[in-house]
Amino acid sequence: MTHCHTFIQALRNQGYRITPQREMIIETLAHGDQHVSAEDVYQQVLQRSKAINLATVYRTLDLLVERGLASRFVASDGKLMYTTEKHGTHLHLTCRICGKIYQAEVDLLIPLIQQIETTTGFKADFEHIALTGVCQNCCNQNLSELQKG
Amino acid sequence: MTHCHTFIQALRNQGYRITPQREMIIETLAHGDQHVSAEDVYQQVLQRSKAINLATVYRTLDLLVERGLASRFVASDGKLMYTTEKHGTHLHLTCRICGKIYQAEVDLLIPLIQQIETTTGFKADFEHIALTGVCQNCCNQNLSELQKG
DNA sequence: AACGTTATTGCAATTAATTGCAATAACGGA
DNA sequence: TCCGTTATTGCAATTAATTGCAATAACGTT
Repeated sequence: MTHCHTFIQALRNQGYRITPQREMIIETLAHGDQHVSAEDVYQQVLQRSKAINLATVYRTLDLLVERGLASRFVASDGKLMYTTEKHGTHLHLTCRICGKIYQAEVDLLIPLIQQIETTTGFKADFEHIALTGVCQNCCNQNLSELQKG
Repeated sequence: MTHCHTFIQALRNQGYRITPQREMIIETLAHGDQHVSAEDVYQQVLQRSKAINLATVYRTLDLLVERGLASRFVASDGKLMYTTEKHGTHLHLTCRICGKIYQAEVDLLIPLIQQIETTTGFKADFEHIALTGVCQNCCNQNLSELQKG
Protein backbone atom coordinates (compact mmCIF):
# COMPACT_ATOMS: atom_id res chain seq x y z
CA MET A 1 0.00 0.00 0.00
CA THR A 2 2.38 2.69 1.15
CA HIS A 3 5.22 3.12 -1.26
CA CYS A 4 6.51 5.93 0.88
CA HIS A 5 9.62 4.10 1.91
CA THR A 6 10.26 2.89 -1.60
CA PHE A 7 10.02 6.43 -2.91
CA ILE A 8 12.15 7.86 -0.15
CA GLN A 9 14.72 5.14 -0.65
CA ALA A 10 14.73 5.76 -4.38
CA LEU A 11 15.45 9.43 -3.86
CA ARG A 12 18.12 8.71 -1.30
CA ASN A 13 19.79 6.21 -3.61
CA GLN A 14 19.92 8.81 -6.30
CA GLY A 15 21.69 11.22 -3.99
CA TYR A 16 18.81 13.47 -3.03
CA ARG A 17 18.47 14.62 0.53
CA ILE A 18 15.52 13.47 2.57
CA THR A 19 13.93 16.41 4.31
CA PRO A 20 10.85 16.41 6.54
CA GLN A 21 9.07 18.38 3.82
CA ARG A 22 9.77 15.73 1.21
CA GLU A 23 8.69 12.98 3.55
CA MET A 24 5.41 14.69 4.30
CA ILE A 25 4.73 15.42 0.66
CA ILE A 26 5.45 11.86 -0.38
CA GLU A 27 3.29 10.43 2.39
CA THR A 28 0.44 12.71 1.47
CA LEU A 29 0.71 11.83 -2.19
CA ALA A 30 0.93 8.12 -1.50
CA HIS A 31 -2.03 8.02 0.87
CA GLY A 32 -4.23 10.58 -0.80
CA ASP A 33 -6.71 10.43 -3.64
CA GLN A 34 -5.85 9.07 -7.02
CA HIS A 35 -5.29 12.53 -8.48
CA VAL A 36 -4.31 15.57 -6.53
CA SER A 37 -3.19 19.09 -7.26
CA ALA A 38 -0.15 20.70 -5.69
CA GLU A 39 -2.51 22.89 -3.71
CA ASP A 40 -4.29 19.79 -2.35
CA VAL A 41 -1.02 18.34 -1.17
CA TYR A 42 0.03 21.66 0.31
CA GLN A 43 -3.19 22.01 2.30
CA GLN A 44 -2.95 18.49 3.65
CA VAL A 45 0.66 18.80 4.66
CA LEU A 46 -0.11 22.13 6.26
CA GLN A 47 -2.44 20.43 8.69
CA ARG A 48 0.48 18.41 9.96
CA SER A 49 3.14 21.07 10.03
CA LYS A 50 3.63 24.73 9.41
CA ALA A 51 7.08 24.06 7.98
CA ILE A 52 5.90 23.76 4.42
CA ASN A 53 5.65 26.05 1.43
CA LEU A 54 3.74 25.75 -1.80
CA ALA A 55 6.88 26.24 -3.87
CA THR A 56 8.47 23.32 -2.10
CA VAL A 57 5.44 21.19 -2.87
CA TYR A 58 5.66 22.03 -6.57
CA ARG A 59 9.36 21.36 -6.61
CA THR A 60 9.08 18.05 -4.83
CA LEU A 61 6.20 16.83 -6.98
CA ASP A 62 8.12 17.82 -10.10
CA LEU A 63 11.16 15.99 -8.79
CA LEU A 64 9.10 12.83 -8.33
CA VAL A 65 7.81 13.18 -11.90
CA GLU A 66 11.30 13.73 -13.22
CA ARG A 67 12.51 10.59 -11.49
CA GLY A 68 9.57 8.57 -12.78
CA LEU A 69 8.00 8.09 -9.35
CA ALA A 70 4.87 10.07 -10.14
CA SER A 71 3.23 11.60 -13.14
CA ARG A 72 1.81 14.97 -13.96
CA PHE A 73 -0.99 15.69 -16.36
CA VAL A 74 -3.35 18.43 -17.39
CA ALA A 75 -6.83 17.87 -16.02
CA SER A 76 -9.79 18.77 -18.18
CA ASP A 77 -10.06 22.11 -16.41
CA GLY A 78 -6.51 22.91 -17.44
CA LYS A 79 -4.97 22.61 -14.00
CA LEU A 80 -2.06 20.35 -13.27
CA MET A 81 -2.68 17.17 -11.38
CA TYR A 82 -0.25 14.68 -9.92
CA THR A 83 -0.67 11.00 -9.44
CA THR A 84 1.31 8.05 -8.30
CA GLU A 85 0.47 4.47 -9.08
CA LYS A 86 -0.58 2.32 -6.20
CA HIS A 87 -1.79 -0.94 -7.61
CA GLY A 88 -0.32 -2.40 -10.75
CA THR A 89 -0.36 -1.19 -14.28
CA HIS A 90 -3.44 0.46 -15.54
CA LEU A 91 -4.36 2.93 -18.13
CA HIS A 92 -5.96 6.26 -17.29
CA LEU A 93 -8.61 7.26 -19.76
CA THR A 94 -9.58 10.92 -19.58
CA CYS A 95 -12.79 11.91 -21.29
CA ARG A 96 -12.34 15.24 -22.98
CA ILE A 97 -16.06 15.96 -22.86
CA CYS A 98 -16.97 15.36 -19.23
CA GLY A 99 -13.47 15.32 -17.79
CA LYS A 100 -14.04 12.11 -15.90
CA ILE A 101 -11.07 9.78 -15.50
CA TYR A 102 -11.59 6.08 -15.98
CA GLN A 103 -9.19 3.24 -15.39
CA ALA A 104 -8.67 0.16 -17.47
CA GLU A 105 -6.56 -2.94 -17.44
CA VAL A 106 -5.57 -3.82 -20.97
CA ASP A 107 -3.69 -6.97 -21.93
CA LEU A 108 -1.97 -5.38 -24.89
CA LEU A 109 -0.33 -2.64 -22.88
CA ILE A 110 2.74 -4.56 -21.80
CA PRO A 111 3.38 -5.96 -25.30
CA LEU A 112 3.02 -2.44 -26.70
CA ILE A 113 5.58 -1.07 -24.31
CA GLN A 114 7.90 -3.94 -25.10
CA GLN A 115 7.52 -3.24 -28.79
CA ILE A 116 8.39 0.40 -28.21
CA GLU A 117 11.51 -0.57 -26.34
CA THR A 118 12.57 -3.09 -28.95
CA THR A 119 12.09 -0.77 -31.89
CA THR A 120 13.27 2.51 -30.38
CA GLY A 121 15.17 1.80 -27.18
CA PHE A 122 12.77 4.05 -25.30
CA LYS A 123 11.73 2.73 -21.89
CA ALA A 124 8.20 3.98 -21.33
CA ASP A 125 6.90 4.36 -17.78
CA PHE A 126 4.04 1.93 -17.85
CA GLU A 127 2.75 2.99 -14.45
CA HIS A 128 1.67 6.36 -15.74
CA ILE A 129 -0.08 6.16 -19.05
CA ALA A 130 -2.93 8.47 -19.81
CA LEU A 131 -5.01 8.59 -22.95
CA THR A 132 -7.64 11.09 -23.89
CA GLY A 133 -10.79 10.41 -25.81
CA VAL A 134 -14.53 10.23 -25.36
CA CYS A 135 -16.19 7.96 -22.85
CA GLN A 136 -19.17 5.75 -23.62
CA ASN A 137 -21.67 8.08 -21.94
CA CYS A 138 -20.52 11.18 -23.72
CA CYS A 139 -20.24 9.30 -26.98
CA ASN A 140 -23.88 8.27 -26.82
CA GLN A 141 -24.98 11.77 -25.91
CA ASN A 142 -22.98 13.20 -28.77
CA LEU A 143 -24.66 10.93 -31.25
CA SER A 144 -28.11 11.97 -30.13
CA GLU A 145 -27.26 15.65 -30.18
CA LEU A 146 -25.06 15.92 -33.25
CA GLN A 147 -24.48 19.37 -31.97
CA LYS A 148 -21.85 21.00 -29.89
CA GLY A 149 -21.62 20.03 -26.23
CA MET B 1 -0.90 18.67 -45.45
CA THR B 2 -3.08 21.50 -44.32
CA HIS B 3 -5.97 20.30 -42.25
CA CYS B 4 -7.09 23.88 -41.77
CA HIS B 5 -10.25 23.42 -43.75
CA THR B 6 -11.03 20.14 -42.08
CA PHE B 7 -10.64 21.73 -38.68
CA ILE B 8 -12.65 24.78 -39.60
CA GLN B 9 -15.36 22.62 -41.10
CA ALA B 10 -15.42 20.43 -38.02
CA LEU B 11 -15.94 23.45 -35.78
CA ARG B 12 -18.59 24.87 -38.06
CA ASN B 13 -20.43 21.55 -38.14
CA GLN B 14 -20.49 21.52 -34.39
CA GLY B 15 -22.11 24.93 -34.31
CA TYR B 16 -19.09 27.05 -33.46
CA ARG B 17 -18.62 30.37 -35.21
CA ILE B 18 -15.68 30.84 -37.50
CA THR B 19 -13.91 34.06 -36.70
CA PRO B 20 -10.79 35.50 -38.34
CA GLN B 21 -8.99 34.89 -35.06
CA ARG B 22 -9.86 31.21 -35.06
CA GLU B 23 -8.86 30.85 -38.68
CA MET B 24 -5.49 32.44 -38.08
CA ILE B 25 -4.85 30.38 -34.99
CA ILE B 26 -5.76 27.15 -36.73
CA GLU B 27 -3.62 27.97 -39.75
CA THR B 28 -0.69 28.80 -37.55
CA LEU B 29 -1.06 25.63 -35.57
CA ALA B 30 -1.46 23.47 -38.66
CA HIS B 31 1.55 24.94 -40.47
CA GLY B 32 3.83 25.46 -37.52
CA ASP B 33 6.22 23.26 -35.68
CA GLN B 34 5.25 19.97 -34.21
CA HIS B 35 4.83 21.38 -30.73
CA VAL B 36 4.04 24.98 -29.95
CA SER B 37 3.08 27.02 -26.94
CA ALA B 38 0.14 29.41 -26.86
CA GLU B 39 2.65 32.23 -26.78
CA ASP B 40 4.31 30.92 -29.97
CA VAL B 41 1.00 30.87 -31.77
CA TYR B 42 0.14 34.31 -30.46
CA GLN B 43 3.40 35.81 -31.70
CA GLN B 44 3.03 34.28 -35.12
CA VAL B 45 -0.54 35.38 -35.56
CA LEU B 46 0.42 38.84 -34.35
CA GLN B 47 2.72 39.22 -37.32
CA ARG B 48 -0.28 38.81 -39.59
CA SER B 49 -2.81 40.88 -37.71
CA LYS B 50 -3.13 43.08 -34.68
CA ALA B 51 -6.63 41.74 -34.06
CA ILE B 52 -5.52 38.99 -31.75
CA ASN B 53 -5.22 38.49 -28.04
CA LEU B 54 -3.38 35.92 -26.00
CA ALA B 55 -6.54 34.97 -24.11
CA THR B 56 -8.24 34.19 -27.40
CA VAL B 57 -5.35 32.00 -28.41
CA TYR B 58 -5.59 30.02 -25.18
CA ARG B 59 -9.32 29.70 -25.55
CA THR B 60 -9.16 28.57 -29.16
CA LEU B 61 -6.41 26.06 -28.54
CA ASP B 62 -8.33 24.67 -25.61
CA LEU B 63 -11.43 24.42 -27.76
CA LEU B 64 -9.52 22.40 -30.33
CA VAL B 65 -8.29 20.10 -27.59
CA GLU B 66 -11.78 19.73 -26.20
CA ARG B 67 -13.11 18.76 -29.62
CA GLY B 68 -10.30 16.28 -30.17
CA LEU B 69 -8.68 18.28 -32.98
CA ALA B 70 -5.48 18.99 -31.07
CA SER B 71 -3.82 17.88 -27.91
CA ARG B 72 -2.26 19.62 -25.01
CA PHE B 73 0.53 18.31 -22.83
CA VAL B 74 2.99 19.41 -20.21
CA ALA B 75 6.46 19.81 -21.64
CA SER B 76 9.43 18.78 -19.56
CA ASP B 77 9.91 22.40 -18.46
CA GLY B 78 6.38 22.40 -17.08
CA LYS B 79 4.90 24.69 -19.71
CA LEU B 80 1.88 23.73 -21.76
CA MET B 81 2.39 22.77 -25.38
CA TYR B 82 -0.12 22.15 -28.10
CA THR B 83 0.13 19.86 -31.04
CA THR B 84 -1.98 18.66 -33.89
CA GLU B 85 -1.33 15.54 -35.85
CA LYS B 86 -0.32 15.99 -39.43
CA HIS B 87 0.67 12.64 -40.75
CA GLY B 88 -0.93 9.46 -39.52
CA THR B 89 -0.87 7.83 -36.16
CA HIS B 90 2.26 7.96 -34.17
CA LEU B 91 3.25 7.86 -30.61
CA HIS B 92 5.03 10.72 -28.90
CA LEU B 93 7.68 9.59 -26.49
CA THR B 94 8.82 12.25 -24.06
CA CYS B 95 12.04 11.59 -22.22
CA ARG B 96 11.71 12.80 -18.65
CA ILE B 97 15.46 13.19 -18.30
CA CYS B 98 16.44 15.28 -21.32
CA GLY B 99 12.96 16.43 -22.32
CA LYS B 100 13.42 15.45 -25.94
CA ILE B 101 10.33 14.23 -27.79
CA TYR B 102 10.67 11.23 -30.07
CA GLN B 103 8.14 9.76 -32.43
CA ALA B 104 7.43 6.14 -33.11
CA GLU B 105 5.18 4.06 -35.28
CA VAL B 106 4.07 1.01 -33.36
CA ASP B 107 2.02 -1.81 -34.86
CA LEU B 108 0.32 -2.68 -31.62
CA LEU B 109 -1.14 0.76 -31.08
CA ILE B 110 -4.29 0.31 -33.13
CA PRO B 111 -5.06 -3.12 -31.61
CA LEU B 112 -4.56 -1.63 -28.16
CA ILE B 113 -7.01 1.15 -28.84
CA GLN B 114 -9.49 -1.33 -30.24
CA GLN B 115 -9.13 -3.45 -27.15
CA ILE B 116 -9.82 -0.43 -24.97
CA GLU B 117 -12.95 0.35 -26.91
CA THR B 118 -14.18 -3.23 -26.82
CA THR B 119 -13.65 -3.67 -23.12
CA THR B 120 -14.63 -0.23 -21.85
CA GLY B 121 -16.50 1.63 -24.57
CA PHE B 122 -13.95 4.43 -24.37
CA LYS B 123 -12.92 5.83 -27.74
CA ALA B 124 -9.32 6.95 -27.34
CA ASP B 125 -7.92 9.65 -29.62
CA PHE B 126 -5.21 7.74 -31.36
CA GLU B 127 -3.79 10.81 -33.04
CA HIS B 128 -2.56 12.25 -29.78
CA ILE B 129 -0.88 9.71 -27.61
CA ALA B 130 2.06 10.67 -25.49
CA LEU B 131 4.08 8.46 -23.22
CA THR B 132 6.80 9.44 -20.83
CA GLY B 133 9.86 7.45 -20.01
CA VAL B 134 13.59 7.45 -20.53
CA CYS B 135 15.20 7.50 -23.95
CA GLN B 136 18.04 5.26 -25.00
CA ASN B 137 20.69 7.97 -24.61
CA CYS B 138 19.68 8.97 -21.13
CA CYS B 139 19.22 5.38 -20.13
CA ASN B 140 22.81 4.57 -21.06
CA GLN B 141 24.12 7.62 -19.28
CA ASN B 142 22.14 6.74 -16.18
CA LEU B 143 23.67 3.31 -16.06
CA SER B 144 27.19 4.65 -16.21
CA GLU B 145 26.55 7.29 -13.59
CA LEU B 146 24.30 5.46 -11.15
CA GLN B 147 23.91 8.83 -9.59
CA LYS B 148 21.39 11.62 -9.86
CA GLY B 149 21.21 13.54 -13.15
C1' DA C 1 -29.14 43.40 -47.43
C1' DA C 2 -30.53 44.53 -42.67
C1' DC C 3 -31.82 42.58 -38.05
C1' DG C 4 -31.65 40.05 -33.81
C1' DT C 5 -29.68 36.55 -31.15
C1' DT C 6 -25.97 34.98 -28.87
C1' DA C 7 -21.16 33.15 -29.23
C1' DT C 8 -16.69 35.22 -29.21
C1' DT C 9 -13.29 38.73 -28.42
C1' DG C 10 -10.32 41.92 -25.82
C1' DC C 11 -9.21 43.90 -21.73
C1' DA C 12 -8.22 43.88 -16.96
C1' DA C 13 -8.00 41.30 -13.04
C1' DT C 14 -7.14 36.97 -10.90
C1' DT C 15 -5.28 32.58 -10.03
C1' DA C 16 -1.72 28.97 -11.00
C1' DA C 17 2.91 27.79 -11.48
C1' DT C 18 7.78 28.91 -11.65
C1' DT C 19 12.14 31.07 -10.28
C1' DG C 20 16.21 33.80 -8.02
C1' DC C 21 18.39 34.20 -4.01
C1' DA C 22 19.70 34.36 0.85
C1' DA C 23 19.09 31.49 4.92
C1' DT C 24 18.80 26.86 6.55
C1' DA C 25 19.65 22.10 7.26
C1' DA C 26 20.97 17.23 5.45
C1' DC C 27 24.59 14.20 5.28
C1' DG C 28 29.32 12.46 4.51
C1' DG C 29 33.85 12.79 6.49
C1' DA C 30 37.06 14.09 10.22
C1' DT D 1 29.68 14.32 17.67
C1' DC D 2 30.96 18.29 15.31
C1' DC D 3 32.14 20.58 10.73
C1' DG D 4 32.00 21.88 6.06
C1' DT D 5 29.91 21.40 1.79
C1' DT D 6 26.16 22.06 -0.83
C1' DA D 7 21.28 20.69 -1.79
C1' DT D 8 16.91 22.39 -0.25
C1' DT D 9 13.70 25.57 1.72
C1' DG D 10 10.95 29.79 2.18
C1' DC D 11 10.00 34.15 0.70
C1' DA D 12 9.13 37.51 -2.72
C1' DA D 13 8.85 38.47 -7.30
C1' DT D 14 7.82 36.95 -11.84
C1' DT D 15 5.80 34.52 -15.52
C1' DA D 16 2.04 31.44 -17.32
C1' DA D 17 -2.66 30.52 -17.71
C1' DT D 18 -7.48 31.43 -16.70
C1' DT D 19 -11.70 34.13 -16.08
C1' DG D 20 -15.59 37.85 -15.68
C1' DC D 21 -17.70 41.03 -18.19
C1' DA D 22 -18.91 44.63 -21.51
C1' DA D 23 -18.34 45.41 -26.43
C1' DT D 24 -18.23 43.27 -30.81
C1' DA D 25 -19.27 40.44 -34.65
C1' DA D 26 -20.85 35.80 -36.81
C1' DC D 27 -24.61 33.73 -38.86
C1' DG D 28 -29.45 32.22 -39.44
C1' DT D 29 -33.77 34.46 -40.51
C1' DT D 30 -36.56 37.73 -42.66
